[in-house]
Amino acid sequence: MTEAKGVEAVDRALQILDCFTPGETDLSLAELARKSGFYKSTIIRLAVSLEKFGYLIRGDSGRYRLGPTTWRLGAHYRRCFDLAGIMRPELKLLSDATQETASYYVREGESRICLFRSEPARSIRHSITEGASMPLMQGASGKILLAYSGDQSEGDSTIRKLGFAISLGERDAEVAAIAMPVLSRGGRLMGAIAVSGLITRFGEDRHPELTAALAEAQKRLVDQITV
Amino acid sequence: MTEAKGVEAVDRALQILDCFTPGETDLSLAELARKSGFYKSTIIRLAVSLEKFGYLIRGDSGRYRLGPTTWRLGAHYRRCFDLAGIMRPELKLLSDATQETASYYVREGESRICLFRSEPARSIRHSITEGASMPLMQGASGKILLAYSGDQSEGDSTIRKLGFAISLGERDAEVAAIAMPVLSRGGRLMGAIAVSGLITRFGEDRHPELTAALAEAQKRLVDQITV
DNA sequence: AATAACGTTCTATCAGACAGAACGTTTGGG
DNA sequence: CCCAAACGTTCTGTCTGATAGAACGTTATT
Repeated sequence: MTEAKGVEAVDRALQILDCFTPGETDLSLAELARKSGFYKSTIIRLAVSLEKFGYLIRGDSGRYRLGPTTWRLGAHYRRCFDLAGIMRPELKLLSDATQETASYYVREGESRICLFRSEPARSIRHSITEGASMPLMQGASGKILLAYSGDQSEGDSTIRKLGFAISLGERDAEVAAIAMPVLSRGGRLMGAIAVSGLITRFGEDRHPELTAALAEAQKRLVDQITV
Repeated sequence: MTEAKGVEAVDRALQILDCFTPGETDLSLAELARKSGFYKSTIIRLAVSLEKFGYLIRGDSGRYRLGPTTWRLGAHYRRCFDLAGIMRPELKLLSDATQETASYYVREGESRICLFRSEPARSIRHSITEGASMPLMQGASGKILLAYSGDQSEGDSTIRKLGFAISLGERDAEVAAIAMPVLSRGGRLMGAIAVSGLITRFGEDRHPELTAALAEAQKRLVDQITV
């Protein structure tokens, strides 16, 4: 089976970016031509696109250097890694502490996506698939994502006041959940953490314990997430 | 005058990367199609190129996320900025201390490029253009770049032993220079710093003062450069 | 002053990119 | 369990765009 073909012009453009090896702050057109093997006229056209999107900057002297978009994308990439590296251990702790499933959601339009989850060792537990998409309108984390997303409805102000949301059998009759928001230092909503499990284990008598564990995890996350 | 045209396919590819906004760790093909407005078949081909060069990674679930090359380029970009932010003040200090021109060079094949320089206030001074390319074989900084680049020649071991190099009227009959290497913490050559000026001001009696000032700048640079 | 190297502009040719259809697979709802 | 919707994959005709490379103007070097 032949390997799927990319787009030659894109290959070329990215090869131009690859010419910037460690130790080189900037490169002239001629240097790029030597390193990449492309014609100068080809490079100039490709460079127009790369400049337009901020991947390259052309100085007064005509020399090219990497532009700020490379930093922005790199920071974004790193942030995704950091989130996983931070979130997974925290969800593990939360799951261990409560003996329930701990999970993290982000809003995607009118859905919520489970990015990470840690399930407890016990046999009867709420199984969730990472990457799974669920309705925003159902579930405790959905309520949190709605309440803190800027949508202004009366019910949401109650949730903001409480600082957490509860759902009992909304999406699945046997599942209950409690969720809290994860905010960046600037107060912007990043996602929601939740504990969930068999509804019979989520009686009111157990709420304080669960909300306390969530609050602790929430606090630790805020401390670790640098945005 | 019409604006220079880039390459449409490259524009598209970079627009796909732009779809990864803060808060989104990964995106499905359909999500990319919605966000970018491109057809899925178009995206798939463009994504093959982006994956090939490490700008995107496609997970088992088919979702795309930013790849490690974004980090590598971003780190490279940042490093260039850091270097300017660190180097310029240091060259200024060095120039003020010695009342001579202070400059920083990197090796580019068989040339050396002056990346940064600071000229003293005095009227008679060695003028250098940032970005200027000069022969590697001439000048004190050229000797340093050769000696520390891994080229193994006998003369170079003398320079390594001394830790500095001197040139008297090699490239310009009226100009003398003294240079030292700038090494990363790992010992890798990053470039050379030099002071240069009118040859009559570079008598042997003045060498200790100049080499001391260079050594101080070198030391401060090592402290600040984190590689 | 002459030459070399660089950056810029132009364009004929043809190969490649795209739009969009068709299809198979997966997911979600009744 | 079945059906519909959404997703991802593959294919291809058309036409447009990208490239190679020449030509030219500018700058730098000798």
